[in-house]
Amino acid sequence: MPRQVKTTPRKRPRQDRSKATVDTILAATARVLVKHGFDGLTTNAVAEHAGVSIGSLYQYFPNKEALVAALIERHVEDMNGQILSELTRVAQLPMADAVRAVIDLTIRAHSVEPELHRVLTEQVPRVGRMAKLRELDAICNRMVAGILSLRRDELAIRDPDIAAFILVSAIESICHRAALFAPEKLGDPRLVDEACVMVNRYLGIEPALPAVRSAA
Amino acid sequence: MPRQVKTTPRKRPRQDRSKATVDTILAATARVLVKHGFDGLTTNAVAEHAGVSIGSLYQYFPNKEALVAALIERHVEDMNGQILSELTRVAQLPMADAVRAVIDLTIRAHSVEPELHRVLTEQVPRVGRMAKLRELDAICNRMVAGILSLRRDELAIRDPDIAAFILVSAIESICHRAALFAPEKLGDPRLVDEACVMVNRYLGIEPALPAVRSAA
Amino acid sequence: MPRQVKTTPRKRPRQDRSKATVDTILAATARVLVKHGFDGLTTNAVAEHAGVSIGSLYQYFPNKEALVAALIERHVEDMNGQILSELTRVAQLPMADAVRAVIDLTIRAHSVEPELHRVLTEQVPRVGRMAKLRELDAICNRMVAGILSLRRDELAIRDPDIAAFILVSAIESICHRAALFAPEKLGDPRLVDEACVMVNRYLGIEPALPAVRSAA
Amino acid sequence: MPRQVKTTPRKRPRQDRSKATVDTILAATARVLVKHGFDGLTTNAVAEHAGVSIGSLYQYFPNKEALVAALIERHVEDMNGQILSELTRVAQLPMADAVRAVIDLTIRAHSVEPELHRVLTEQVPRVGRMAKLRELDAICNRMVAGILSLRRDELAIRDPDIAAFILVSAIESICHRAALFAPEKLGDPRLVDEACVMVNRYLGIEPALPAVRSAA
DNA sequence: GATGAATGAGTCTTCATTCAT
DNA sequence: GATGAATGAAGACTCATTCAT
Repeated sequence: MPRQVKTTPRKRPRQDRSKATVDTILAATARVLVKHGFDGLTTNAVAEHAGVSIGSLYQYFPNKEALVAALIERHVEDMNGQILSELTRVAQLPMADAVRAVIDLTIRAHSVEPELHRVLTEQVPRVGRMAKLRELDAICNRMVAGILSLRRDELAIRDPDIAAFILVSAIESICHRAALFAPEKLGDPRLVDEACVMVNRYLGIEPALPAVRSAA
Repeated sequence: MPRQVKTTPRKRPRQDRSKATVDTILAATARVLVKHGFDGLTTNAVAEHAGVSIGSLYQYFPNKEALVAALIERHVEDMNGQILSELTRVAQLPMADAVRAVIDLTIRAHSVEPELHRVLTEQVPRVGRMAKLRELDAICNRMVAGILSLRRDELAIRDPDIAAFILVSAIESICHRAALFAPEKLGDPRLVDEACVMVNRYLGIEPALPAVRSAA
Repeated sequence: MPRQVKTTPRKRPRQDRSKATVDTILAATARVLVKHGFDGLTTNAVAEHAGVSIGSLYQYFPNKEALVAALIERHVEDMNGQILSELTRVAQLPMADAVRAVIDLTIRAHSVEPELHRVLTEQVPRVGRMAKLRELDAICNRMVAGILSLRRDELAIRDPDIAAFILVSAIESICHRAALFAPEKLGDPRLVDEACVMVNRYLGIEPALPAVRSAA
Repeated sequence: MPRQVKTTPRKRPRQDRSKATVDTILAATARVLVKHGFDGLTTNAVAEHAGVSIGSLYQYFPNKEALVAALIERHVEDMNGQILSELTRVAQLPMADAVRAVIDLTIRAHSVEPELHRVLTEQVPRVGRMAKLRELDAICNRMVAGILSLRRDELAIRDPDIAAFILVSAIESICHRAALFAPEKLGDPRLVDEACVMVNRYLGIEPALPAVRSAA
């Protein structure tokens, strides 16, 4: 799939003012993206929304792809950070608690800027920036696999990599589809509970507490 | 998010000749879509690939999105059919066999024209065919929930609806992401095995066959 | 102004069926013209409205211009006939009666198929078919001039040609603008009365009767 | 009758450069309009004639009709101004002089760029500028009616409104049709004279000057 | 650095007209 | 004669990008 262009920002903004401009532009990009979808994303519209001349925009981003790329980069890095720190924190907890914590995090991640997240994952052509997503995915998989490996003896799994792949896919998808098809489910504790049950059973571990909110 | 246009086909082809034309056009659409992505899909390119004049294309499809919409429609209906018949057939089998059969089917579905499947799935929202997808999803969920309900006493689940939602999401996603990120995994028997293990454990049933070399 | 094409009908319809088809097509043309304006007039639309295949349409009319031309021809001939016979009839009457009769006729002409008349005069590009209108206009002018000439001794005019030009223009315009800007005026007897007054005074003749509907 | 699109200019030109561009574009529009008629008016042709890129054209005019609309607007406003000032000036003169002055003005207005005037007038409905025309018309009618009212006792009319309607229609039309069908008449003093005679007789006033070589 | 006017390649789309059946 | 599928030239319009000021 063609249309591969340089997407590295034209210059690192040195001064604060430049930094601010870049931020404004990216914020505008996000707004336009959410409001008009990827097909309605035009550099002129972004510039206008940002209250910046189209010339200025091109001062900081060599082309449209770079704009979107930067936004994705930022978004991914953001999530990356969250996930990384949470997975690190969680690595110390009892397994069942870790499971719940991770699932909670995933749901939370789908609740913050959900509109942007949605557009980004659904509408932005994977072309080119796919790599970034794949990378995020790979990091998750690797970290989860790491945790599973470390605690292998308390778990009923064979291949931590495959198990990680399965778990990450399942959890991600449950949250994503809930957000997509049935937003009201995102807040439903039964969904979280049941997702935990599935993961726990798969891993062969017992829930830490006598099921806080039982079958009610 | 605008750019949602009328996508209803323009006229039903009456003569055989025109039916063939429509097919040719859709086939060309699929080819171009896979090769250049949605943004690289131009009506002119499709017409040319189809060996048909641009006018003929517009005789049957009012615009670009209608092309993709038709493809999606066709694709979804196809899957709908497959799933429906398979789930019906499988309803009689021992639970563990049913599980494996369904997972196999899902993988198979993602292995045929995986590229097309991917692009189509991705473009669903941009072409305003979410409803169609949601519909397919709902059918799956309902049928799975039905089966779970019927066999409730052999299963370790509480709410068949939520369990169905979780299972359908998980299975679909595992296959989808495998096709997307790691096509080689699609053929790996360990993936199928492991997915079955997860489902079986979640449902609290024993694998039918000589047991997957015991874990733990 | 270019775009001059042959507009003579392709064949004189010999059989009745053909004649009927031509009529149907022209009627459809009129309907489409009235409903969608000249810009919405497409040969395909006409064929469809006429319940005739596009191929058949082209059997009788070599091109779109011919279609419109035929319609105009028919319309003009129609008006021509009315005007001719009325002017002839009126030539015998006392002058004041003749004046009123002609004004009445003009108003009536603007009331029959006013929509079509309007589109024809307003929207149809004068290109090519202008000749026909000019012709109609010329005929009117000549006939009126003729009448004025014949009765010159009872009239206060010098040049019958110029007087005719002025009168025809004025009357035509008063009706046209009334129809256009103030349709309710078309039925207002005061308008007719006043127009008659103007013409009568200009020609230097007395109203025949003590003003049927006086200043009320 | 559809094809009525938004015709409001896209952006006010701020810099001098762009103001010049807009003027150039409108001038080119007028030229192309006169040479090829409305149907031969293509945005590309206009841009080319203006020596401007098609993109620049669309920067200021959202579509083809907006071009013509702007031209009409400009034209109507121009006439508006002329008429207003002339009618005001003339209100003080002896009636017969006022009549001749107004007729002269109307002829003069139809003599400047008569081709453009014609095309513009014809295309008014197609471009949805009827309102503008109606407005101009209403202003004329009202002003003339005002003058007639003021001098009612020297005039042989009953209803100033209807008289105004008739006079404005007649004069406008005589000039319009002369310009349209017989441009040579526009310069013919006999036409002006005769038009004055008609108006004078209708109003029941005497010509100011040594009398138009007595008629009858 | 900033501005915004200008550019024009590239698309979509229409519709008069032809022609095989 | 009739049909309607197919054609493709032509035209409207967008938007990423450049560049003079």
